[in-house]
Amino acid sequence: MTEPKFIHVSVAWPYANGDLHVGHLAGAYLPADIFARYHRLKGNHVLMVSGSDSHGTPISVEADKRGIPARQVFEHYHERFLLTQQKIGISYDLFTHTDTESHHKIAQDFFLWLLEKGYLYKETQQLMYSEQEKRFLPDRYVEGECYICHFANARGDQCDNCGSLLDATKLINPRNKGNPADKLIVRQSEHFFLDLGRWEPELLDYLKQHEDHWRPNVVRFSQNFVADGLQGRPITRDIDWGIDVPLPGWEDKKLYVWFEAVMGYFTASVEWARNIGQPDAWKQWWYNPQAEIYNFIGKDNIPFHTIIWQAELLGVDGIYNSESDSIGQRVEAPLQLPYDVPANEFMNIEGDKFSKSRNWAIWLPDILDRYQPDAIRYYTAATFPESADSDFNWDGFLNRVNSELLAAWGNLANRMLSFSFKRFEGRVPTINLDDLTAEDRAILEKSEAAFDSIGQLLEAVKLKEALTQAMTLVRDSNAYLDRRAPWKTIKETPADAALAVYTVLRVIDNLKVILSPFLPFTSQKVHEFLGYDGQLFGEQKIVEYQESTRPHKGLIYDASAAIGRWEKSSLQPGQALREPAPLIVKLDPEIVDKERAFLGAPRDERPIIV
RNA sequence: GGUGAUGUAGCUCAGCCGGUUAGAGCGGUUCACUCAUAAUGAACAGGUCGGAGAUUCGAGUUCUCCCAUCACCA
Repeated sequence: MTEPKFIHVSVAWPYANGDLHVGHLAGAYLPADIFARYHRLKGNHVLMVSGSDSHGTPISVEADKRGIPARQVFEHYHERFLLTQQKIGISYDLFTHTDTESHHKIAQDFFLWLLEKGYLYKETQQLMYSEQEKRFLPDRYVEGECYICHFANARGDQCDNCGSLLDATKLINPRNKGNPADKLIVRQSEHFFLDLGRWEPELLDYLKQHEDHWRPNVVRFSQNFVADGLQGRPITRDIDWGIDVPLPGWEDKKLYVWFEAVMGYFTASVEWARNIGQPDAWKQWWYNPQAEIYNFIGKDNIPFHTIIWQAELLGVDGIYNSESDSIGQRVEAPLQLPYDVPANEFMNIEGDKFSKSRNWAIWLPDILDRYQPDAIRYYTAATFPESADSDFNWDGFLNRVNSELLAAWGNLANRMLSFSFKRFEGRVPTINLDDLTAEDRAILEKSEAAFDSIGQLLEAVKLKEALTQAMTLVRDSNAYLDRRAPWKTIKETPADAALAVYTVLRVIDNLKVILSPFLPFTSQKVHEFLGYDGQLFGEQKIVEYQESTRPHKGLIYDASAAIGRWEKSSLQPGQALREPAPLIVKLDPEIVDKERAFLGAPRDERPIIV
């Protein structure tokens, strides 16, 4: 028995300006959940956190569009994120948001630490200012005449006519996009910058340390990013929605969202510890050199998670690390940097890029009304964009669910559970284990060996390959069954049929565990049909936490009732079964056309019913 | 424009350090079976491995150029 490991699963924070879609699921949430569930089954200490990113321009844009306050937008979607992820089984220990007092306070402390240690500097920027609205406008709000091709309606960051990338302050006759009568002026504004460049040696060393076990594209991308030269980045902005800059005279500025949102991995860990009444518990991951922190993100976020976040952590090393410590050992280790950043690429939809504005998207709340969570999980996992962009298409969904998940796995479980239930008096056949034939033992051993081989793939975050190998084992089991044909032998040699049925039920018992990180709901059913009691996994709950000025809700994982273990079956002959039922709902081929019709068409948000 | 990635059977994808007849699943065809949601199993079906050139005894697998797609940076 090896020592339990400390595994931190940090999952990208979704912008709370719209519902979750399959791209979110494929890029970060589902891989993270599979990985976390596996490690929990292994008996490791898992802390999986994320939350709604409540700040940032996309939220403000959405709020302006609807004419409501930014806070109302993010609270609306935060609530929907909680329900959606509960339904599809993303098992966060804490899914919170960035508008908690706790997050604000810690982010400001990070800022002050960095400032005090000299890792920040001030610089004056030229920015577009609206005298009418009395505020600075982000580039995406600015329009004007292109100073290169003189196209009249160039955007603040790029000209749609000549394709040149533009400096908004150089546009001719710049104006407010939302109000063309509003002429803009260039105004100076002072901002704090994070001095990234000073960390170059440490960052290169860090990347070097991990280059052998990170995904090659992540390593190359990051190394290249550093080699290009690290520029200081502004960490404050002239906006009114966000976290206050904790300095006198800076009241009308906020912390830049990229700067504070990544801190959520840390702040949510601290909040989690406080919520469970062990305020120092987070240090078991963040100040433990044996701990491994994994960041599950999409490829668009790579530099933030392989470089910039590291620089922030290096800069605040030692923060909150007092001598008192709940795990009883004085912690003097440095603040832990991520051990791996298994970034996924993008998942396209029916051959086209995701687009919110065109509604070219598959929204999770919508499809969760129509399909089993495990069906969605299975297809998504089988199509993970682990090494290249992939494509979600409804033909594929139909085929994978009907002819793989249902036909191979669901049917294997159902056919033998039913057979045993009907022909062996509702029990696992009563046999003597010594009588098992060589062929029986061979398939049993094969399924037992999978715990190691597939476990290693899961640990290396090769999730798609792990699922493929599990399904190969399913097919091997079907093949075994056809060779042994207990439905035939039961007529002349029932004792032999009993051996085969027992064997295959025990293989199914193994497969139930092996597949459970991918298919937690289905595996639970199999677990019960086999006659076992208890929950393989813990329970997901939505709870409310009160801070001094306002409450917030979080999605949490209560592991107290979980009994699942990544261990081979020792199924008892004669164990009483429960009456089985089909695991997977068969899909009607006409869903393909129905679902495709939703793409690109106007969509109404509907309440999420759990 | 720069950097990186991707382009392999109808579809979705594997192919590590270059080496015998290029693999899997799905779909398709044939046969077997009937426990099972007509689900399963066996066999078969030959794709110039994006294009052009180069290195090598030998290249999806290395190098150069080109084309397409994606991401990031400027």
